[in-house]
Amino acid sequence: MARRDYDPHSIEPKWQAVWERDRLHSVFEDDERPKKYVLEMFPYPSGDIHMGHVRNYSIGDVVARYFTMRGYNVLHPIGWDAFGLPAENAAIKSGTHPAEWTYANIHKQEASFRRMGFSYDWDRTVKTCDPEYYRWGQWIFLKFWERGLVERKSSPVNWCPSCKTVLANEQVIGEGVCWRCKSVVEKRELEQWFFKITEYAQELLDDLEKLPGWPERVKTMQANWIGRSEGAEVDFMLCDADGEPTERSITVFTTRPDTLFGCTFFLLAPEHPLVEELVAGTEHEAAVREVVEAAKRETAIERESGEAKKVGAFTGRYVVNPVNGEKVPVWVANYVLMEYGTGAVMAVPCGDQRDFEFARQYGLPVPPVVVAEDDPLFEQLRDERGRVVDDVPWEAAYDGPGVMVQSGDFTGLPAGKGSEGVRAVTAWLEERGLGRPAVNFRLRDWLISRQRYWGNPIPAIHCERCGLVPVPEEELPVLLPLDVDITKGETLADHPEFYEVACPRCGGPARRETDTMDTFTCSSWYYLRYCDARNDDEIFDTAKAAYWMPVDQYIGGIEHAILHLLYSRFFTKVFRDMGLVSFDEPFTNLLTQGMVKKDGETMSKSKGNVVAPEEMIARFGADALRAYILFMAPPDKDLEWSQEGLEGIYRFLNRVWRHVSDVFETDPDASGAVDEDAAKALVRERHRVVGKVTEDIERFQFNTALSAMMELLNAASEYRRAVPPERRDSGVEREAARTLVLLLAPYTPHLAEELWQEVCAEPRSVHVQPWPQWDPELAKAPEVEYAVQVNGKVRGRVTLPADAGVDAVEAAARAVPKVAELLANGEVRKVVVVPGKLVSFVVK
RNA sequence: GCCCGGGUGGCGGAACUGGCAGACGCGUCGGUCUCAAAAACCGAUGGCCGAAAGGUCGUGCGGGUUCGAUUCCCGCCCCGGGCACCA
Repeated sequence: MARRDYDPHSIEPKWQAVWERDRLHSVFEDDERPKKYVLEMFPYPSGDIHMGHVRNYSIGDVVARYFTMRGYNVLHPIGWDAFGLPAENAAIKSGTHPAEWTYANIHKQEASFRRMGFSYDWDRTVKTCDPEYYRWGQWIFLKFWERGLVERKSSPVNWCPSCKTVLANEQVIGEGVCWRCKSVVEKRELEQWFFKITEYAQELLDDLEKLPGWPERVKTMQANWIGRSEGAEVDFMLCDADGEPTERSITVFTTRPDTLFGCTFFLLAPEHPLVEELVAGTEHEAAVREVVEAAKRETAIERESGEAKKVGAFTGRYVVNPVNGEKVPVWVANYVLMEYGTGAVMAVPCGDQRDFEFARQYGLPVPPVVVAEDDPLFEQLRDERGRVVDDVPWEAAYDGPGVMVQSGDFTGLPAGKGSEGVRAVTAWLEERGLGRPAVNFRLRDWLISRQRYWGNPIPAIHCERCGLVPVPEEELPVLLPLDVDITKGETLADHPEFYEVACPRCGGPARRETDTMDTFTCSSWYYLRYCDARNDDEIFDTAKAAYWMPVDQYIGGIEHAILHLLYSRFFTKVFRDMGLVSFDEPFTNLLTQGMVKKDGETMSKSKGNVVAPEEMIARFGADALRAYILFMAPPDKDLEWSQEGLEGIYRFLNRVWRHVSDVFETDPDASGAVDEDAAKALVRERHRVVGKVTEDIERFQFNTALSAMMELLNAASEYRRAVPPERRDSGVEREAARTLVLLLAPYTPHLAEELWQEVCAEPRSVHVQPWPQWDPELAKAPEVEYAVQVNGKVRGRVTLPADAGVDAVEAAARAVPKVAELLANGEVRKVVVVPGKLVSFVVK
């Protein structure tokens, strides 16, 4: 046979066509093998694929192919998250309809994915902008509505002036900017649609513990985002204008009821609805109004920076502190947030730094009520129930653990978060109906309506007579009309033929909702649709979903640590409560891959540092690109692009090609006696490497797995160089070469297939072969080299049989000349023998 | 401020539960082949001293535990990320 060079450009398309013809990656539920569901976060069809895609999908492909070889029935699907703003922006720029732009990009990306040789089951592809898909998103909306999880309400929401739409809290990132365009987000009071994710706040937090296969970092981020605080609600009676208590009360949330005796003033957020009523027509109105107006002018950035100056104004009114009956003044303060808790706060200046600063600024009293035991005040006040000290000598508030003082009958109790003092005060309040234990979350409801065209229409109708009416299920999908001219800035609200409808309930004139749904609603359940992607009768067959789900291994970018991953968990829990699925969490194991950078920066067109995957495929082939991106760094770390590194991998693949070809194209020569030692060493190396590669894949250490394959190639090449042809064991040599090909199959599927079928002359695809076996016993070397340490420093080495006993090892170590010399100079105080590793002498 | 990561040669990175720091690759230097170059192959490659043998210092910094620490403990510094007037 004429010798050929490694030519990825001829072998890659060839095998891609064969695999497709043979439906190699199509899978079904009726299979006796155990299942694995390997999923990568589906892409947004933004245009050409970038290195981030290459990395994400190469990782997933190795995992999927590996599990297949391990004997699993592996579901490995792909699709497109196809609604969204970039399509509209592109339309405005180029005059192409968002649909046209989106589908063209999908075709482009699909072609690239095929060129990369990813092992997808293409029959299960979904595109979220297809009516066959988004109709089920509308169905979900209706089901959520039935379950009371949909709400339309007016509230202060995030508005992106550049994207011209509202955003969910999760889509406002960093210092208050839009997640997509990075514009500064404004607050606007608007009526919008929400999914009540807060109903699941506690479970979303608790169930993080059911996810040992998730990175700690992601779980922490979600826990921070959900932001649970435990404490109490406390009712303060409001006094009338004459200072006499009324029947009305204002409730606050506090994590520190144990500090209640130190509450010397009471604060309302500037947006609090009560403010206007309390001050209207009074002498305090002007000053309060100034604070309210100033707060409105504060931009998100100023507020978020935390540096905004604290300002406030007295309202002229008082509330009654429930624990001691004291009347405390009600102020309006700009640092109180309407969105958190009740928008009203009990101020305890001795225990809260913000209140402390405010009190100092406005000359309000700061009596100590919790003091640390090493504080001089402790001795003075330990038995004081009444207030004898009205002002602390401190520079700052104290919020650590301590003892309650000047706190009536509670004086002397331990204070601090989770303390007995907290429990005692809460119980006392509860008995008297003045308070109760409470939990507060930072998580807000998910704002899902968007004032944009290219999205899933919300299936709701506004009827003057009936109010909000759901679109009847049998009328789904509400089709997104395609004759909207986005280049003229049109939205659905410009198309009467879309929104002018009859009310489904009363038949009267009504208006169809013209907002679309957040694209994150589309991506919150796509992994379920893959289980039964072509079903036109229901969202998915529950039996099929029960077979494949949950996703065994999910792979994607850390940027979705909160957004997509939190929303998907929420959807799954609602689906469970609807009886569609029977598990609590959609993604059992999560791998968050790092970014691909160049010159220390993320690749982006604006920086001009993009390396195009297609160019690299054209030069080195998809296999080299895949192997390179897996070799250069562990998958969860950022990866710095290096052209030389890619060339190095390409060289490695060439060496593999030549070596395997050499081995199989040389006829065995048995004319001499086989070099047994060399053959055994190669067998040993083969077993060691198979074990190493297997362990490394299981731990997602693809970089070290590839290193080990390089070591096997190095050993096999060395064998060939060092052992003359007539003394080689061609069986051993061929077995090593075949093993190398099998190990490489998940990483470089085309090269492996070509070598397997064409060079090794094996009859069936390498990708349906069982994963190579290894025996740890056979991987052990018969002899090991011991390092001999004297007082912690390596002073010599001895090679001994692997099974040498401890005494024999020590004796051999003592016999090393240099060591013997050092031992002779002193007294041996201690000897440590670590089997197979080293001997350590302590000499004095 | 709180919570997560992370700091190892010229570079990317190895070192699983404490056991020979620097696997593997890149780069660099030297060599073989060649008229020459490329490719390929062989060899060297942490710093310092030394011709060599060898010695010595080395995993952000300072301590500690241990026969032995990149790994464990205490106290810092720096970088990246998340949350943050959250009551």
